Amino acid sequence: MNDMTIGRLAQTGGVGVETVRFYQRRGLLPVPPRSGSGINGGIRRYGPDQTQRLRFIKAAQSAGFSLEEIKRLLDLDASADRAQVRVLARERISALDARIAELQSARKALSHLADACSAGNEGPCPIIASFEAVAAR
Amino acid sequence: MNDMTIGRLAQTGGVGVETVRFYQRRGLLPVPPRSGSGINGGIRRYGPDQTQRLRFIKAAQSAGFSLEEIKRLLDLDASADRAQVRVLARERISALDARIAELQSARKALSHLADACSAGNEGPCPIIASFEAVAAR
DNA sequence: ATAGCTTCCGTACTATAGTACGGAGTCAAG
DNA sequence: CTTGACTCCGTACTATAGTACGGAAGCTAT
Repeated sequence: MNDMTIGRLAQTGGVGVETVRFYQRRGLLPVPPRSGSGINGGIRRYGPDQTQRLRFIKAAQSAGFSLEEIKRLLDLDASADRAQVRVLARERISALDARIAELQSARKALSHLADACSAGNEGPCPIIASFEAVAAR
Repeated sequence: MNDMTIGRLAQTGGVGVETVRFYQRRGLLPVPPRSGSGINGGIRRYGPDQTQRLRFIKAAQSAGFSLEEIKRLLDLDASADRAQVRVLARERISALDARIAELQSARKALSHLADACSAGNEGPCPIIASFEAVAAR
């Protein structure tokens, strides 16, 4: 079943080949064994667990983890340090809550702005002031 | 009242002096008139509207606008193109809604992970699998 | 009027997250 | 047994958003 080439892996993971190699350099993906005869070993073969790992990286990125933090998570995945995992998860949850609140307030400012620029049709609409009005509240 | 130096402006705007200069190069802040006698003009003086502009930039950044987009907004602020402003605002609102949903789902995954790593105290906790469980739902 | 903090300016460097390139080697199909 | 696609590898380049540097000039307080 260890039968994917790097191209297939990239495809199933929804990233580019260069990105896979980049992640390997960063230690986010293991460099798999070669199945080949070349002087430096041949071509690398990947199992489906690597696809899962790639998907995890994307999910963690969307949660706001940096690649460096994701590396720590992946290293932790194999370890037994549950406390450390809880700490990282809770830290990120706090950060997410703050960020979500920020985005919601930005959303309010923008809908305020869209409203202000709908009322009437003449003259400039005060973008800077609109944002400030919401920020002040 | 045009009495701030670049250092004061940076201070009141909560950014560094170099950042102010950077924004000037990018066209996000106007390069103000010099009040001076030097061969190249003297030192720049800034009014309070520049502080407001700086604060706007920070607010817009937190809303997810890039500096390039913020530049467009600032240019638009002076223009009468209300329709264009509405378009940009609504585009960004959609993007924000998507991003907020994404962060909320990530939050769910993380709290799932924290829970999974609380139950019991032995052995590794499956970070990758925890994320997947939520992503699947 | 002079010491010492700021400002000015161009240039260069940093971090993050990739993306591209080019030549050599490898693999599978015809 | 060759052709053509894919892989390997190091290196270099891109974009975004700053941050740092260093010398010259300006400003201010003593």
